[in-house]
Amino acid sequence: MEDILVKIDEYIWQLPKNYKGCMLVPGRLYLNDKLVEQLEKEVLEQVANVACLPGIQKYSLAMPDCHYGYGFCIGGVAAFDEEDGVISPGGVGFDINCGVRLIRTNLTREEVQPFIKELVKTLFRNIPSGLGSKGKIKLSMGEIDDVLEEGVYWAIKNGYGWKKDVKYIEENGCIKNADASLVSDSAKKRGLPQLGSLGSGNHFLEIQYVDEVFDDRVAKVYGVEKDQVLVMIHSGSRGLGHQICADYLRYMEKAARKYGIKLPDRQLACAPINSEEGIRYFKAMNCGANYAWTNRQLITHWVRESFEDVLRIPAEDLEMDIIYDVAHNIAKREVHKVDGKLKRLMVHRKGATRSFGPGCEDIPSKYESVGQPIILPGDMGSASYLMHGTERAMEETFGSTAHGAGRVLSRAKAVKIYSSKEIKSKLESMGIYVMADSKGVLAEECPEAYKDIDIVADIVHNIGISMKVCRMKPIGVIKG
DNA sequence: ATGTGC
Repeated sequence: MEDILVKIDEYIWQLPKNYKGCMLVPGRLYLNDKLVEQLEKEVLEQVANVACLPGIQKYSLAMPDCHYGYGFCIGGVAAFDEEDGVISPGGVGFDINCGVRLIRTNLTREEVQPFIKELVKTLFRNIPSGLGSKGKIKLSMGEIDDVLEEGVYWAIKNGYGWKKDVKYIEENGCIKNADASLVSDSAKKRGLPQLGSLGSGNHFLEIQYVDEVFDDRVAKVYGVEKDQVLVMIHSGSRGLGHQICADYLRYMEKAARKYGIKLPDRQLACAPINSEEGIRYFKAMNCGANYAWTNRQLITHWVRESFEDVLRIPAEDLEMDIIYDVAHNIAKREVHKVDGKLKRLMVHRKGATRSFGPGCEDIPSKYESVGQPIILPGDMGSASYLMHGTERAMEETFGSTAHGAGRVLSRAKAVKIYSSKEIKSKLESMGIYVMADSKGVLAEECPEAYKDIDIVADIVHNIGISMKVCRMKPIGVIKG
């Protein structure tokens, strides 16, 4: 790999434009020396392929947690000019608005620890999880259209959460330009029973405590301190987003042919941003995004109820405000500086998190002085990070950073090496109480299957595209 | 990630 990539800086590697004839811009990968050695050849190809798509700006980017994905690598960021660029479902991913929400409590680790087993059991009972899991909400086809277009406002209106919640969600939990008439009935039918469910795979709910604070000033602004208990929710748009992606991939293959777009890989099917096809996908994808935010909102509501029940705290005494909620699979219209000029772009983040710095629009006013919060979940045995957005990210990565640990072992390989039983008892010996819906998921998601989150956080911190605020460790985990 | 396939 080192003979292809050019080292620009300690953690910045360039994939030259001449690597592939069709590349319009170079690739840029943010990795340390060890991750460069381990880099999959397929990821390099995917970074190069994305660099061939019309209208791409500056670089085809890959974050330190990058790994092989559908068309675009996971951990990939690509921005396309609205005038002559494309939008691609493969650049968003199947799980539209897969993302993470972090909730703070006014409880310490010592206060929660005695209740941890009961708390995890109660959360497990109250929040449906697992493959094909169904929520507790009874929705009609008419109502799901409201969810897709109103997002979290629908949830609040129906009693799931607090009015102020929307202030601390990317896009206020309701992205504009969502048109439910562009989502197929089959996608809606899949989404109907699943609203308010965790899902499976790497989706989880964790009770964590703040293990170490790196930046007191920013931690104070975000309302976190050492030993405080936080709750992290990692979930997405379930079968609905998956179906939207599948529907539009087929549609985009035809569109790519119609507009004469040469695809280095069929999985990069796309259409011009302002074509009918491009706009339709954008409006359908936004529905998937609103569904995912609503999904995390309903889960939040049941998390609050569960804490009140188990800890026997009256609702008015329990503070469980949202710190922030980030999307890490999405394409967004944003304005960024390119060669000194402001340009309207479609920024694709697939397994990458927005990292808007201080003073940026679209971040909560409370956080304006320090930049937006970024949530970086690790694997269940280690840690997660809360970081903040930076000016450097605005200049370097279209305001983007990593999204988590990223896999190093495939699910199949992980299951061959480890058993769920041994993982559960190992975690318990570390003081982490785990409940999982399916038998195999703990082995699939074992700590050894992931990159070291400390290293991913160190790399993005050292490059300066997001900065460490604090590290959290899990004490209770729920897995799909 | 996913009613784990075209």
